[in-house]
This record gives sequence, C-alpha cells and structure tokens, in this order.
Amino acid sequence: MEKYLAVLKEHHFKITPRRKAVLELFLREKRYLGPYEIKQMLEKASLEVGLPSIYRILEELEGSGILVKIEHSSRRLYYSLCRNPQVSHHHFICSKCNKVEEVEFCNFSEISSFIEKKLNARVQHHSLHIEGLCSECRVENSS
Amino acid sequence: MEKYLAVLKEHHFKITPRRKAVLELFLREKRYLGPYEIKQMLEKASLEVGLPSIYRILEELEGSGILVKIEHSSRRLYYSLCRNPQVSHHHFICSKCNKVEEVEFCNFSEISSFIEKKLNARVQHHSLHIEGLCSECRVENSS
DNA sequence: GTTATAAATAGAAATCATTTCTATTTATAT
DNA sequence: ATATAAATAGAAATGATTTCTATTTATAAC
Repeated sequence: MEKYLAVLKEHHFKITPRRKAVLELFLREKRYLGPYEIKQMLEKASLEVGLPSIYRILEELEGSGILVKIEHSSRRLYYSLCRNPQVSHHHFICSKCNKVEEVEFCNFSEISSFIEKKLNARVQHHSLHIEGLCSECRVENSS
Repeated sequence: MEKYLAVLKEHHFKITPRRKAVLELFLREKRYLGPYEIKQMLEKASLEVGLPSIYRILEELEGSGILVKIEHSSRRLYYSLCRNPQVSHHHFICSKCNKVEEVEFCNFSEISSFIEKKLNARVQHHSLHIEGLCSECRVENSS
C-alpha cells in the first residue's frame, strides 16, 4: 500500500480516504473490477462514494500506472492492479473468476519483424489478451 | 461480393439492399468502420438506413464470420471485413488511416505453454492487437 | 495547531452509444 | 401471384459514462 501511496504523491494527488479505499480493494482482490462493483463493495464497508468520483479515481490511478485498463469484450470499463509497472508485461485473465495475472514473457519481436517485412509497416504498439482458466478454476472445472 | 452473399444465404439471411450496401462498403474500404459512420456513408449514396438496422446487420455479418469486431481502446463498436475467416489470424491496425490488415503469422504456442507451466493455468483464447503505421502512412509521416 | 488554498467530492443532470419495441414493408419459397 | 417469415424504420428506452457546480477536505505554509 505504502508503495502505491508514494506513487500517488509523486503524481501530486492527495491521499484521500476514497483513493485509499479504492486502492485497498484492488490490493485485496486479484480480479478486475468495474466502477459500479467498486461502489457496492465500498458501500458494504460503509463508505459512500459517488460513481463520478469512482470513475475519476480509476482514471487517476491508471494515469499513475497503478491500475491497468482491461479491454473487455463487453466494452465496459474494468481495471486491475498493475503490480509491476516497470516491467512490460501482458495479462492472463481467468474467464471464470476474473483473476488477472501478469505474464512477463513475450516473444513479440518475432511477429513484429514479420509484420514490418511482410506489410512494409511500422509496428508501434501491441497488446496481447490471453484468456483461460487459472490454476484454481482449472481444478474446480475438472471435478 | 458473391462469396459473401453465399455465406449470408448459408446462414439463412435474405439478400436485402441494406445488407448488400453494408457489405459493399466494407469491400471498398480497408478501414474499420463504426455504425454511425456507416449510416452517413450510406446516406451519401442515397440510401437511408436506420441505426438499429445497421447495428443488427453488423451483428449478423459478424455472426456469419464476414466481419470481425475490432477491440478499440475507445470501447466503441467497430468492424472490419474478414477476408480469410478459415485461417486463424491477427490484425494489424494502422493508427493513422485505420486500415486493417490480416496477419497470418502467429507464434503464440510458445507463450501459451509458458503460461500454462508458469501459472499452472489452462489457456483457452488469445487475441493480439497490433498497431502502427501501414506502408503508406509510414511514408507520408517521414516526409 | 491554524489557516489559506487548490484539489477532491457528491449529487444532479446531461450525454450518447447501443438496444428494445412495434407497426409496416419486403425478399423469397411455393 | 401470393403467403410468410424476416427485415426495416422510427420512436423510445436503457444504461454506462461524463459533465457541471456547489460544498468539503487534504495539505502546505505559517
């Protein structure tokens, strides 16, 4: 937690109860979370936060590199904690429990140079979405 | 065009002027297109089509494998023509002109088995989004 | 500790992409 | 030619996200 608060300070954000509460949620949950879901979880912990505030806080945390946006097929907004912002990585998402795990391995350079040659293009960004069953859900499913 | 009309028939869709017009647009444009943009393009060609119809037609064409949904960071709906539905492939998207090109090369199995071992997970799907400048825009940009 | 300040927040309201609904029209099988 | 289910238009609803404004609060400077 301290680590993330320091990052917020670096970005000149104040340490407010709502920001801390949202951060705590993400530290506790390994899943990706959506704005409304977050509102409800905070309510259960007796903290009333308006949706606009939640949207704003999520944006700020993303802008600080603390959260990553999950490109979900539903095209709704989801975020998950980015535990290693320094290292470029991809995400493995469990389709059953929505857990997000970071994958540091990436062999993209090969495909990138293939594209640059084949299409005579310039590759700038890439993102890889990997979905499946995490170790826990995999076991549950087979039983 | 005939090829795509045949696919529609296979899926028991009627060949209507609007479906044909939408298909024609995608055959002509190499870019990804959004619903409202499509409506305007059809209007220019003197064909009035309601937005709900466009949304429905796009879904049908996607369901038939003729179009692919583009997962855009804006989280709006975009589609592009899928010229080779038989062959699994990824898409290279030009960030300047929005052109979509199919890339058949994929070295995903390596990263997939890495994940399965490292996370003890079961990988089910993956999708790779690759963005950059296509051959034409690359040249324009450097001038 | 106080206080001044800009930043953060709540809540109402607006926005706008997308979806639903229903009456009418149309492609096509016969 | 006609019967039929499918397709369409247009109005209306939905619902996630954003904007706006008045109020509150964290914190830097004293």
